[in-house]
Amino acid sequence: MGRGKIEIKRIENTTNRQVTFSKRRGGLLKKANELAVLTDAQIGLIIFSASGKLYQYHSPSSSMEEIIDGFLKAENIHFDNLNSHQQLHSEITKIRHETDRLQLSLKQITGEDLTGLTVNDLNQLEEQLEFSVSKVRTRKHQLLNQQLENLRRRVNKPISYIIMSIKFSHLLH
Amino acid sequence: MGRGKIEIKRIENTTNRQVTFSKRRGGLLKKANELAVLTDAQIGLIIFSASGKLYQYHSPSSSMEEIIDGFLKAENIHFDNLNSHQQLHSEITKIRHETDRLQLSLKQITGEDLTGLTVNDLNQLEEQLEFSVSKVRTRKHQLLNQQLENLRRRVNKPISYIIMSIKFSHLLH
DNA sequence: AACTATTTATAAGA
DNA sequence: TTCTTATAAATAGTT
Repeated sequence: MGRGKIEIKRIENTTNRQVTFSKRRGGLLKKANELAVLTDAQIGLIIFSASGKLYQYHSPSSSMEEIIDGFLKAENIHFDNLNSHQQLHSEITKIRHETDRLQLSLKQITGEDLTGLTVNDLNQLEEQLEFSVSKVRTRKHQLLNQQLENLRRRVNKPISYIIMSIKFSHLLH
Repeated sequence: MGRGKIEIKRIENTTNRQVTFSKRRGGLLKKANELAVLTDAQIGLIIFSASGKLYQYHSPSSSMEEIIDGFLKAENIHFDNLNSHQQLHSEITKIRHETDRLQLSLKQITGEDLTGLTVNDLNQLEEQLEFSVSKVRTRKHQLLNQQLENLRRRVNKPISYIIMSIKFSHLLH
């Protein structure tokens, strides 16, 4: 509908493309409105130009949000979010329970909160703590031995010197 | 554009209105597509007929969801979901860090994972554990004394009463 | 669902 | 860009 017929495919000439966008955009918006008014249709039209500018039309009877909302419901699309909203919620509940559990464990193991524990539980806890202490001590000795070994290797000095080194090693830090 | 000109206002005759809806709907969808193809525009078109039937068009390059998403962002509309989605996400991240922290603490206090701890750290941990053990023992003794006390009180009653107490003690719980 | 007289949209030119 | 205008396309009323 113009001086000549055109093929419906991307217009390569940039100027031409922009002019056509401008003209046809106006036509499309006008026709959308006409359809809505003539036939009581609910219409939402969203146009982004190639350069990202937004143009829109929505029928007078309703907001664009309502139309989009209706669309999402009709299509049973749970807008990415809606869906995962519930998933996220259950995820949060799960992790919260986990933190609660960990917090309780920690309070029990530090002796901060021993309510609700039976004598039996306390005995087990005591055992666990003894075990932990032994592990910590083992590790500590291991580390100290390592440090001693390192020192020995580095410093080819008499043993008395080494002992003095360790005694005053905190001054080096 | 027809045998006669029409005013752009609601068509009262039902049949006519439906026919016009059908014809112009087709035209609008066609023109939306032409605009998208000719000018690289992103277009989303949602049409609900008066009777509630849904028709839609979206430019080939993108889904309707993407277009709607872009629209909501451009308009800075925080569709209830979108908003809380991000909030939930940051909430999850926060709680996750908390559980990670707790898990590490627990592993250290049980001696399960002592990597990364210095001799100094280990000394502090050892002290903490000794302290915990003493708390646990105190609590245990407290409980045992309590139980002993309870028993003593019961034993001070006539023997027949004690037996009855024991027999029916389950009724008290 | 077709047809067609008219109106409307718009491609190209100014 | 904006206006003009020849022509293509859409469609109102009809069959």
